[in-house]
Amino acid sequence: MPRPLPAHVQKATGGDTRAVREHILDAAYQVIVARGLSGASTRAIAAEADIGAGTLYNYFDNRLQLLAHAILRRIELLSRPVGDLPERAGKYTVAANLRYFARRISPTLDELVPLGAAAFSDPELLSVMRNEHANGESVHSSINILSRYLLAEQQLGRISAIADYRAAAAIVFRICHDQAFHRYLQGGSQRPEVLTREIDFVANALTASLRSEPKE
Amino acid sequence: MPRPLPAHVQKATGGDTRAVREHILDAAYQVIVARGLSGASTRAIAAEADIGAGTLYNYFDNRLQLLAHAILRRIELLSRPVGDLPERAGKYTVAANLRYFARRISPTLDELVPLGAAAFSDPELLSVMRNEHANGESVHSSINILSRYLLAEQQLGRISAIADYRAAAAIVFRICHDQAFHRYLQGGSQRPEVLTREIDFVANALTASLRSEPKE
Amino acid sequence: MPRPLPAHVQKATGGDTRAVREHILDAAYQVIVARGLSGASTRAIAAEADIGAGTLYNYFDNRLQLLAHAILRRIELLSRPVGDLPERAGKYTVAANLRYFARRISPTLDELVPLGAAAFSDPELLSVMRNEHANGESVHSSINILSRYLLAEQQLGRISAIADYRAAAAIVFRICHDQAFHRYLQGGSQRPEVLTREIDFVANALTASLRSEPKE
Amino acid sequence: MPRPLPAHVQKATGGDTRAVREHILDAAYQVIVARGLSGASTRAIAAEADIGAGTLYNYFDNRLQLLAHAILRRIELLSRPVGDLPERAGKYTVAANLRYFARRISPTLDELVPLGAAAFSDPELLSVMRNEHANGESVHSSINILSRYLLAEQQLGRISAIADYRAAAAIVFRICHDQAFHRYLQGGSQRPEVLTREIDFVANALTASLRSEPKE
DNA sequence: GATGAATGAGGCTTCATTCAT
DNA sequence: TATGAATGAAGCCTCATTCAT
Repeated sequence: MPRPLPAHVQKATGGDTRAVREHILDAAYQVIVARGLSGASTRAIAAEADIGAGTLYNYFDNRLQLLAHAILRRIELLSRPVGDLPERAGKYTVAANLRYFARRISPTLDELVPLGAAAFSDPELLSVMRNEHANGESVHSSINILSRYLLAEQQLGRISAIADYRAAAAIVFRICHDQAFHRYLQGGSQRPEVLTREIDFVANALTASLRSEPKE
Repeated sequence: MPRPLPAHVQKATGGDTRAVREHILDAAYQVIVARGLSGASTRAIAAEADIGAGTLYNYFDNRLQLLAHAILRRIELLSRPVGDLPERAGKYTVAANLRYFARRISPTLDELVPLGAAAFSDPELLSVMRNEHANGESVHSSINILSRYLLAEQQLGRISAIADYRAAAAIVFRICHDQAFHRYLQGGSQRPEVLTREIDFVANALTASLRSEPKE
Repeated sequence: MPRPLPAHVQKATGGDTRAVREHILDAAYQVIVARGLSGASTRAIAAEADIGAGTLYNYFDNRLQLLAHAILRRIELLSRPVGDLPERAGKYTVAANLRYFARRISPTLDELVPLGAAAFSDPELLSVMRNEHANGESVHSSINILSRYLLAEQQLGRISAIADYRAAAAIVFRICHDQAFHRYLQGGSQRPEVLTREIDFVANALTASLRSEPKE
Repeated sequence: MPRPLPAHVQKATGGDTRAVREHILDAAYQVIVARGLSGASTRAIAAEADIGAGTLYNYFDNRLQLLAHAILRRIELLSRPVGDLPERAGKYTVAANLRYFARRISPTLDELVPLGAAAFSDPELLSVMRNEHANGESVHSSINILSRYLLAEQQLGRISAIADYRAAAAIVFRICHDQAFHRYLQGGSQRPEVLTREIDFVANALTASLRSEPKE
């Protein structure tokens, strides 16, 4: 009965306890994505991880803890934001750069949104997650990247000196996030449609006074 | 033995089949809100509706159908958007009116967001919902209200003639929606915080050229 | 899936809810006797009762409640004490009557002892039983029967007027009970051995002064 | 990898195999008392003994054997009876000495009774215990002590020469034992209530003829 | 139509036991 | 020899669903 972990699990983890934990978390994530929270039974997760059903409990207290950690882990992995945006300050147009940001962050948000939504569709799970980890960081780090980029542009004189670049950053991120939300709600394969008009609106607002000034 | 529905259910519905259906859907919604999707068992719903457990199946094929309809019905009910906004065109400031919209729509979104999230957490449910009803209408109707309001303001000359008011409308709605999402994620009692800076950013953008033009 | 109760259960209970409950309790008792408390799994009980595993929960809150009621019910059934003892007052000898009592109550105690012991080997179960029902009545009712008998003998002048017949009654019952305890502990089929010497000791004590008085 | 036992276990046992066995048995007993038989899992016992879960199986065949030995060992330890009773022959009154015995043996019985009950609750365990060890010795050794004491009193002329002192000894022990049984059944903190009336009854019976004889 | 008892699949979790280290 | 991770059987319980009444 007590076999070592299956060969390929053994290989993937090297027998390291932390690696096995993460192997399980990844399996749990896969199941959540494929079958939803209510389909993420302990047995399904164990099967996906190719381990015994009881083995889960050597690594996690209970199903909820496991799910919470699986989601948090994935959120963390996904939260490496679009880091190279600030380097584009001064290059291309502001609108193009904002669209670049929107394009780059979309796949991440497409994955994050259902995860987050699933997470708080279950009050108990949400509560565990809140206890496990202060959320919301990913949101702010992305907005911060955007803010830094816009500040740089402002310092380069490419956007209005009086523009509220922080508000603009929040707007851009939020509409991206919201669009991901709706994209998921509407159904699988949506045209990416990068919110061109909305982003252009923001970009125009940021650069508006500049375009009028040269006139003088 | 065929008993009639309990007295007060009978009274509330008049015995009309459609009314009984809606009575059940409302009960289901209450249970979803109170105990989450996973807590919305058929028994709990029947108890909330004060009818027999088996009676549900005289009105719905199965639990999933029932839940999907309950959510869709509520979404529909909530989608009566902020109808009096267009009447405010020409009155107050544009920024104030947009903030008014944000304030008015917040409670609705606060209720809508967890419903959407619930839908996300179960792929099967989501699929049923997608099949039952083309979504996204509520979104567009709210955005349309906003658009009509902004168009009116544009016609009154209170916002720039060249401003993309549709984009602005979409932005305002989406950041409201997204904020509701985060409000829920962060936990129950959040300061309402009406996105003042972001809304002002949009309002400024809409009115920007007006303020500079009179100068000339 | 939802069949009516199996034919013979149906027949035995007439479909009466209370009868089904008692049918289940009896099945539970049989399982406890055969396999012990730890072997009295819900499934084993359901199988013994020839009903579905889930059906138990239409009649009892949980396993512990079920077991507690099963034991209490049996104790109640067994607690009809040796009712005809008082009628023997004046007939035969006191010692013979006490031995008669011991013989008659032995099988009952043999069944009661392991039940009681099993009951309080599990702290949780014991607690449930205490909440369900004030115990100890059977003990007292048996002692009371004995007491009434001895009192009658005393009034007939067959035992000493000053003898503490209540103490004697308690002694006789207790040694019977204790013997049942040890009989069970030692193993199945023990010689009944009705505590002749101990009972004679008590009988002698009760009649002692009588035998000396005639001397005078 | 073969590690030595934890330091303090090592120290307590000197590494002697038999000592380690007994260390484990004592731990098992503690767990049984604290959490009941059903709570005495191998893991709980290993934890209480501060050894590895697998280590148990180097000392015992299986859980049942371990539990049976734990109970038997404790019964043996407890069976050092009230040894100083015979020395009291000739001193105090017989009744007082019997009450002294009852008082002294009570705590022991209070501990013994739940152990016996635990054994009763599991037929398998009881069977193992029966096979492991011929029981009933403790009972007899206590009764023997009582017998020897009463014999001494008889030889001192303090009790009737014709009294069946063995029966009296058995009675006194059994009512003590039975009372412990009921004390436990009724709930934790019972008034000790030393069976005064019953013991006095026995004492009177033993001394009855003495009191009447001198009269003559 | 209305009901709710009956059902077994399936969910979460615990546990005795083994064996590679 | 000591260990503890791995395991699946088994335990308790919930639940959607059906159907006799």
